[in-house]
Amino acid sequence: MLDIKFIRENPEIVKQNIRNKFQDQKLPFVDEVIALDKENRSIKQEVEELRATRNRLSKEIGKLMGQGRKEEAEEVKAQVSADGARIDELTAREREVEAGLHKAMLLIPNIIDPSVPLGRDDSENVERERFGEPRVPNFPIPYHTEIMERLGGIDMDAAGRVAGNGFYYFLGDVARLHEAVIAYARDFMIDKGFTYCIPPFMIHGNVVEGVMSQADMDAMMYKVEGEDLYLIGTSEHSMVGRYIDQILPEAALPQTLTSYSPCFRKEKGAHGLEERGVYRIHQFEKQEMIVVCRPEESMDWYEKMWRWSVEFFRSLDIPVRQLECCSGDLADLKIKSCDIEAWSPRQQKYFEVGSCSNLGDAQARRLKLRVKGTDGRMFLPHTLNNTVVAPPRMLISFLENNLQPDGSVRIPEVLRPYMGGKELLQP
RNA sequence: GGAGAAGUAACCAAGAGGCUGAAGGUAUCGGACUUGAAAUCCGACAGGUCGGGCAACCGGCGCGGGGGUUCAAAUCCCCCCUUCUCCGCCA
Repeated sequence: MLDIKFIRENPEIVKQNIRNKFQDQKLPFVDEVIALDKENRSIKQEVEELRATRNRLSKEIGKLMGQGRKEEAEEVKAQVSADGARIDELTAREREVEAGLHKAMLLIPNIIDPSVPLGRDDSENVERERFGEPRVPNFPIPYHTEIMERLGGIDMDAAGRVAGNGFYYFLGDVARLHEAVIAYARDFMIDKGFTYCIPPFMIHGNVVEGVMSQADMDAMMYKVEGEDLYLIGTSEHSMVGRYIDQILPEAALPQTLTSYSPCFRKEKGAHGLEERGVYRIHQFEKQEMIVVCRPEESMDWYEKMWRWSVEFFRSLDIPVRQLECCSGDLADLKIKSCDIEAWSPRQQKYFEVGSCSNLGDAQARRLKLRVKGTDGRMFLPHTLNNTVVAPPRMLISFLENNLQPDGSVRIPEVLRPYMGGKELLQP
């Protein structure tokens, strides 16, 4: 969501940005917004003048009544009533126009950072950097659910019976490994100075609207029947939503939080579930990091944040790469985003295990999160979010990269304290 | 879930349709007094947002949120939310 003043003054920039994102069908919204904004302001001018007159005359009536000059008061009253109909009419139109304006503005994408590569879709995302040697072992790597099964760690059949496709039962060492990874990620971020947080796992509709676009909402969010509650798709939603309608003192910045939550996603766009196993599922868990900061600092945070994800995966001996999202693949609220992808020795390619995003001031504007500067001025902060780790998907890369020729799985040193000291998982 | 009470500025609190766009106090800030401090006195202190204006400034909205009644609502009516107390249920 952009500043209406910005759209008013820079319609061409807004339009070019839409073209850069290959969303030409949205171009008419810009002119629509400008027209509605113009109408809105002219309505306001007229109706506010009428209201000002009414306020003034009403006061006079009060005075006359106080002095017992009832007849004169009645005269003024009639005068005020005459404008009443016009005020009602204009107020109704004002509401309509504002609703239409708001709706159209929600559809206009955020202005992308100049550094974002232009491209139509995810096929044009750009690999920026690799970390660690992508190894291809000299023994076969089974499909991840098979590795888990050999460890006695998964029951997909029962999950299917109980909850349907896209769910899982983890058992024994695999379940423990799952929680170990989360716990390690939590402490990893606490060591970076972040504050640990466990947020609500359900949020109101207005918070959902504040943190994501309509398109994302439709594709992702589960709604609780009969209540104004949605299951969160990521703790980013409740973490950033935490600031709705707040005015933070500048001294409170930056807000740096790491949160744990389960995540629920419809995965509606995925034509059923495109990948088997626990790659794309309706429920997973995630350790997340979010930052709220001064606008001028957001790109520095962005850089730091995705590098922490890399550091995390490298500490578990998993090779990764940074893949930058091109303009067409960038969600509408984001100004810059990249995926961290882990190496799969089985598929001999990288796959997404995390995503780091700079949302600029879009979420802050939608949520009405403002910061009162030390100079007394109000400004909108920037918000960022990044995955620390999201098992079970992360476990796929973990198991594949740490699988030994004899079928056992090596536990990297940093994880051992969370696994009761175990160095190896045996089939 | 049931019953009751309450939500006014950083905090406490008056206010019960018109002279309240919100008394008073505490805190805070500025000043006087003082060698300094305390105390005392004087002054400032209702935010935010939108519209108009080059600007000083003017105006709309605004007393938990949203509707309504009225020429006029913090004050009356309706719905909702939150908090507190009691009861019920429960990890």
